[in-house]
Amino acid sequence: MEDLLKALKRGTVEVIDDDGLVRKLKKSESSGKPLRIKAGFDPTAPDLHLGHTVLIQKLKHFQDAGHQVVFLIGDFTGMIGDPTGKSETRKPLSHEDVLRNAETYKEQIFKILDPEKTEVRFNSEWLSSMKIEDVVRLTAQMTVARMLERDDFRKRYEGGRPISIHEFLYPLLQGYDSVALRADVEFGGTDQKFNLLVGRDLQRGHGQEPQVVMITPLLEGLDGVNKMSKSLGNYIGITEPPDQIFGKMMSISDELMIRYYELLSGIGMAEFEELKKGLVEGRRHPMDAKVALAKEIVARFHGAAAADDAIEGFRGRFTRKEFPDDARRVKGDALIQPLDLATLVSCVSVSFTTKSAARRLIEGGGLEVNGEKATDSGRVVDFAKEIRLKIGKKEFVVVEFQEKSPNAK
RNA sequence: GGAGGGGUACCCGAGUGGCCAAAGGGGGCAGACUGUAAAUCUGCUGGCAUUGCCUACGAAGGUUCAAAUCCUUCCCCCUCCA
Repeated sequence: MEDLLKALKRGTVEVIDDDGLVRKLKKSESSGKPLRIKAGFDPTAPDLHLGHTVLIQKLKHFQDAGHQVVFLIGDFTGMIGDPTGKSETRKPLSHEDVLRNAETYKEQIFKILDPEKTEVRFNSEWLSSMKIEDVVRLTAQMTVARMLERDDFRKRYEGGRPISIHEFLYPLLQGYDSVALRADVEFGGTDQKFNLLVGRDLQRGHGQEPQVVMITPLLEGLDGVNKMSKSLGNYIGITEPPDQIFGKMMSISDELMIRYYELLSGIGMAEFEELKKGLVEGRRHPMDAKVALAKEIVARFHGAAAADDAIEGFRGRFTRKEFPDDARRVKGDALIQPLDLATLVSCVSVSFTTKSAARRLIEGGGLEVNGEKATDSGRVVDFAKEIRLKIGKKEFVVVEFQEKSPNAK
């Protein structure tokens, strides 16, 4: 029991309340009835990233321990938009959008969770049929003062910035989900603490034993400062191709790597401490440690073979600076000739799409043609059988010509 | 309902008739360095064109030789008082 508890709590920032969790676990053990573990997601962002996996991994731990994971898709609450943090007003989603996003969600979470054992629910099921009377009754269970306890509401209120009434509804509805699902435990990120606690109050009000709230830390994004989020572009999506995940993992700072080890890696606590010490004392090379971590993450979503390939590709490309074999190939026959370098790059590149941008890149020394740096953007390209371009740091393109163009001389 | 303050490039933000393709910062991109990075330093950051043109300061009109800057109307955002 002790060990189980420890394992279940590992990686969480806070558990409210401990005793409740123990009680529930014991009860479940003796009755043979699994606990209902709830985690809610907005259907607005269908791309899961590593930040989400911190939580999903926790769900898996519970699932493996025999409990019932309920994956709640907040299709109804998604229309309100969670006012947590500084989030802006969101575009309303159509029903089809929500369903499509939900499918994507499932596909992604089931890379970690077992689909057979996971209950997927939508909160429109009970929320959209609520009558205004029900809503009034629900809102009566909360006071304005309590709402203003929430940090971001308070700050906005004190700072004289507006708070719309409907934003107060969000925590209430999310809390009501817990009532409807009879949740025993709910997971959420630290920014969700208030909302999660509202669930406890509402459950009490409905004569249910309040859910245990388990809070997972927010994972910092690739910049190491902001939380990982799609809108900030500092994320690693779990459906991204192996090379890309690997590359992004390698691009994090050494400091952030330690944090990622802590939250994402499956290594044990002891091993983690050892790693940290090794890095400080210089016994472990930071790059090796980073490679190991990147490998682990890639393997989790794409398998060990893909992870090995990713390492090889990465070493070749960056350590040995080789031209990759799987570079994008572009047919050059359709291009107008004669052709200068800037135009060629702008036609062929995905990041430098205008001639001006291409010219700047080239004149700044960011282009290699067949392995040689080319800085004259106006140089006319020699049409050979193929031209190997290294565009900036990340783009490798081979332009190939089927046959000699008739107007080339 | 009343009073006031605003909308400038990816973001923040300066600019109140020509010297404005628009200060400064952030972010981004590239180069150098390295251990893949990070940090640091350097350069770039509207488009087309080999020194010129086009498009841009919420939208549409207008005044002027000349408008981000002045006028009119409209749209949107915010604050305070009710």
